[in-house]
Amino acid sequence: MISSNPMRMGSGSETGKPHMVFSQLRGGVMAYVTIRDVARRAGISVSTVSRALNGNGRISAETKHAVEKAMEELHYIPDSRARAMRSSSTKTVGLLVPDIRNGYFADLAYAIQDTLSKAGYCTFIGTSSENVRQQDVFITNMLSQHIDGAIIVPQGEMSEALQRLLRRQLPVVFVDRRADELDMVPLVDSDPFPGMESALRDIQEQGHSKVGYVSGPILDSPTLRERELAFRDCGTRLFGEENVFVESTSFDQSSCVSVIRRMLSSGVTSMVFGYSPDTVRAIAMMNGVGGVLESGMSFISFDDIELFRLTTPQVSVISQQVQRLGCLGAETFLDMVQGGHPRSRRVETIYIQRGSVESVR
Amino acid sequence: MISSNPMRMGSGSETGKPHMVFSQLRGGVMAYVTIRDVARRAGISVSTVSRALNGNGRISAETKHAVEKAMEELHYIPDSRARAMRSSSTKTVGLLVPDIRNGYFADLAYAIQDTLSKAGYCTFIGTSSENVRQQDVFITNMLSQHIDGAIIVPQGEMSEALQRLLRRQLPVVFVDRRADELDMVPLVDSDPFPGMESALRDIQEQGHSKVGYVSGPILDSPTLRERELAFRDCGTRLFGEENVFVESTSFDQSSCVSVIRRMLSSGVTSMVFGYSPDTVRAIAMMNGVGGVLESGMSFISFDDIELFRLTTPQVSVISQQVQRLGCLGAETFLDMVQGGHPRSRRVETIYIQRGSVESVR
DNA sequence: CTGAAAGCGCTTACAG
DNA sequence: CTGAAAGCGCTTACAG
Repeated sequence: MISSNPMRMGSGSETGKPHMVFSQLRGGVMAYVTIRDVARRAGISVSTVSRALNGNGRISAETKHAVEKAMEELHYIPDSRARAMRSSSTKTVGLLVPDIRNGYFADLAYAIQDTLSKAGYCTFIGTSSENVRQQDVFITNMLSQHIDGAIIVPQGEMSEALQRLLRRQLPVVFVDRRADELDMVPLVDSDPFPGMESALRDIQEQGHSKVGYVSGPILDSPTLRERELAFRDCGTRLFGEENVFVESTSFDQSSCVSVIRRMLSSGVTSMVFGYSPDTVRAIAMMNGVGGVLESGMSFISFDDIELFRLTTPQVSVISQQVQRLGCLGAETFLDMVQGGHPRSRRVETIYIQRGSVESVR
Repeated sequence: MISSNPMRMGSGSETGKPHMVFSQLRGGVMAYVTIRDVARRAGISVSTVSRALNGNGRISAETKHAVEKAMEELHYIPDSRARAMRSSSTKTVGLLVPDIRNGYFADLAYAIQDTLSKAGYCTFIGTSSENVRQQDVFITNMLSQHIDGAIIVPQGEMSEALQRLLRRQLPVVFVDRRADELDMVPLVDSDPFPGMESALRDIQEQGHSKVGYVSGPILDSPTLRERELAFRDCGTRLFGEENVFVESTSFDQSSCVSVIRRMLSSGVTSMVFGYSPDTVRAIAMMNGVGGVLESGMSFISFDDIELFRLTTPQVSVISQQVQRLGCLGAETFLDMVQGGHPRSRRVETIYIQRGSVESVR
């Protein structure tokens, strides 16, 4: 009888309590080992096992040892849900990103999930962009799981469920993007200035004297606005106001070519893309990077994405250090969960020089 | 008193039970609304609310209506964890992919998560590749959350925790890759033959008479083996055995060039890459696609990834239809959860013709 | 059709 | 240092 189920040897068979039978049989599923099984095997009470498990209260060394042995032998894994019903933590956090299919957010989500996982947290990853209904379904699901809190990359769309989530007093941290009106939520994002500064210095050292900037179509994004500001600020300081050009028009298929033409006719020989999807589109459209470069244009893009290392020449980038951003975001969250009131943090952008910046001939 | 907390209006204040006070005050957190609150507001018992909620047993229309009204007004969201303690389902599933940062798996994870979310399930997404310890941490976390089951992209590495997960009788489905020894687990993957057939027909129609195949370095992968088989099979049928060349050597930096050279010297004018990272590496190394094409080589790659639409010319691909693969995987899982015994399913690969295949001059 | 009661697996005062 | 008991939010036989 015992040998028929090695996972539960010695448990319940001597008492035959209805509950044991139930848990052995339900749906043919191998039952989860419970704290009761551990207690029985160690020959002590459930309360004591719990204490040993959590390190609360005094327990004798030998009792503790017996418990650990029993847990080990039974492959006991505590049920977080049951735990969560008494204590308040579910060891569960929701992560909302605009789109995991975007490489940048995939990296971000990975770093966050990884850090959280090491701290014993499970992460629900959801996507906010596609449509608002879907997002609300996700958030409601998370809430029904009683997440301990959430890490969010905020977007324009503040759906009803999202608002509700924010209104709860749960620990929430924003990552990567600022949400204008919500100042009480800690924010972890990157500071565009350091990377921009290095990038423009490099351009200057390569002998360029005029520099252009293409900001993305999303002009209402605080993040993109700040990047543009960083460009104007550093650019003006290094090159003088009259040598700095900014194109903030929507960067669709047709305007791509005209933007570059206009830059060229103004004597611009180098440019910075503030929004990487634009860069990608430009590369695709301009018949490969060669096309852009044939025009004699050096360029730098925000975001250190894989593609930019695969083109020829490779694209110089201003990296947001997404890995660090994610870790820091997760750490800030963990701090909050433990009752801290962390300040917002910034990660420096760094400039990575590659072949797309050439010296002026 | 009531107005001080709009979320909990009318609940508890008239009884002042200790539990209510507790839940209103704990840690300053706005308490979750419970079924008790709903019952109180609707003026009926908890059991009846539960029944209305789950649609079990008879309930009068007006009672049902009153319950719905109360739930609505209080923004009640049932606690899945508590629910899960009585019923068996946690509405939670684990998804293990080799690496979310890989665009292919990001697409896959997205499709799965999306389908599951619509069915009311929360998905824990974890990564298996990086290191085994990390993977085991993730799996153990999931198990402690009592997931209802898991969707897994199996890999060589069968870690201890993964084995344990598999040994449990939980619903598990494999997606995208086969795991040799586990036949009882339903598998949803793609069938390389249809796409390969179309691809080779296109090559033939463009006038090519000899065709090569580069299979990835992972020769022990059943998936990659089957792709190679598909190539050999269709290739031999269409071009004759003597015109079909397969290079299965490891495709590292140096061998890349030599493989293509060898193919060329055999008179091969078109080739198929079985493993997209190889293609990417080849593109990066050969100084852009132009480099490969300068040699007069037409080529096709497995996997419809973004990059292949951005190069010039665009890369013709054999698509695994990852979106459909994900949906089908999730649906198969949902079927299992509901007690079904779904068969393994296959999604047809489809060939997408683009500029990288040219007619022989 | 509805309510009171037991119990899911766990934790935490409360007594020993 | 340890055990018995109550209770977390919910569901489900069991009586009405």
